[in-house]
Amino acid sequence: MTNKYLTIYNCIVEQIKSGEIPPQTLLPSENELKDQFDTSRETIRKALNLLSQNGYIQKVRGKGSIVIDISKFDFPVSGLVSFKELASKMGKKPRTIVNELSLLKPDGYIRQQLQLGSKDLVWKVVRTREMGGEKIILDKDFLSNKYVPSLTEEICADSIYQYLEHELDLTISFAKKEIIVAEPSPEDRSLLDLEGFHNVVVIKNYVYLDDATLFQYTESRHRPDKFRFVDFARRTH
Amino acid sequence: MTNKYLTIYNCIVEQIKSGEIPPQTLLPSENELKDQFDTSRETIRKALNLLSQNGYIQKVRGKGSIVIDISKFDFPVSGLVSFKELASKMGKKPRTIVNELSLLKPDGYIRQQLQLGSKDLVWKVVRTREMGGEKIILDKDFLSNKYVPSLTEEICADSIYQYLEHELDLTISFAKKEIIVAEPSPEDRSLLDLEGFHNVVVIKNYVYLDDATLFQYTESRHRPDKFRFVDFARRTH
DNA sequence: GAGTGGTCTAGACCACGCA
DNA sequence: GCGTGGTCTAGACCACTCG
Repeated sequence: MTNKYLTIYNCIVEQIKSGEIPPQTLLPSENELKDQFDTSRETIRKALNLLSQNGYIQKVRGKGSIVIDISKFDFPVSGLVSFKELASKMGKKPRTIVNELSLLKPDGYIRQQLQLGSKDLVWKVVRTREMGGEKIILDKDFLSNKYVPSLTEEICADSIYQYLEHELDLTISFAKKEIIVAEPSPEDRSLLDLEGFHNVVVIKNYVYLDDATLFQYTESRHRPDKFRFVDFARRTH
Repeated sequence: MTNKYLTIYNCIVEQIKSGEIPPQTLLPSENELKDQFDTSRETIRKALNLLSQNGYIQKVRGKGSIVIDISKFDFPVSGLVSFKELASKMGKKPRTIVNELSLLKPDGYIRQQLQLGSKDLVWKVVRTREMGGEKIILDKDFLSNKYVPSLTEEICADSIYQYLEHELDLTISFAKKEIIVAEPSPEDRSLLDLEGFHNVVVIKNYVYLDDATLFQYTESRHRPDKFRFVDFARRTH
């Protein structure tokens, strides 16, 4: 039932991860794979392109597909290391504190960021993320009321994201992130355990639905010592 | 001579950028475009997938391809804002100071990062980037001697990258970045104008050639107030 | 010249949205 | 039910690498 090219992709990913296909070696050629998986070459190529995009292989014209040494990378290849991952990696218990949950008239900045009309309301959610007893991350979310009619403290304490995707059936399709370093605001100082740190890392997140409408603006403010971002960039020529 | 799907891609990009196809509207359907450009549907789809990957459109099954409002984005959609860009944006004159240029035996850390043998030598280049009279960025490059036989101060003061691609014909194919925030090292303090800042943003860069060999490791250390990173992430489902 | 990946085609069927 | 995009096929030609 799943896609053919996705199953082929996953199959090869497993072989690479397990070391069955060692780094720096060539994958079987597209024509060989076509026969092995009993499919057409274009379908094989779709799977290989996925592998390439996700950093598993490097395709070279006239030669073949080289397996990249991923052992150096701790995945996910790209993206912010999420709060839960970070916590589980450090073997610490994560905890979320909901500091604020309200439906209000957005100020000018938020209204502009979310491209709202003058009468639209937004949910404002402020949460602190705690790990090993330390308040590490301050998340400020602004969600358009048009798409999210109701929101409770329970949902915010768990996962807003899950609620949106599974309960409300909203599909998040892409996001634009901006990362900068800033002075801690008074709010940061009061809600985070900043210890001696003089800066916070601010990740501004613009989240779009699958009909290309902007519906959420999120600011995630991290204590600098616990921040890490990984990016995998393929040259586009 | 150029690719068909690329010329179609560029054609549509132009139409979107010029506003000829306004944001939030639907592109003609794949079948219409197929006839317009007198080609096959798969070729149209290649062009549309490129548009989608680069943030110009959002494809929705059963509906069509929606043009995304890119006017909100200041391009490049993804990636580090480069030193020269940054400088030109602020209307300041950029300057590069070469602090060190040497061919040496790598220490354990660098040897491990570059996956070198015990007898391989590396170029070490340390440069300071100055803008508006302030030393903002400290770049430390380590290049494998195997691929870069010679290197001069002139090249380093200009652009190492250009030298590699145009003089040595090395093709950089992809890079993995890691971004963290760290305490300034003594070297940072001496070579950068850190003023009151207590942190530096460190971008570790692993650069690969098109045969998937790792050949350069770069550390770019930024004063936090001048750092900005933009990322455009499409959900991969 | 044999083999590789890159592009392109014409056609098929499916899953989804919308009226 | 019609039109949309998503998947898949079998085959063609090209550009490139390498012996």
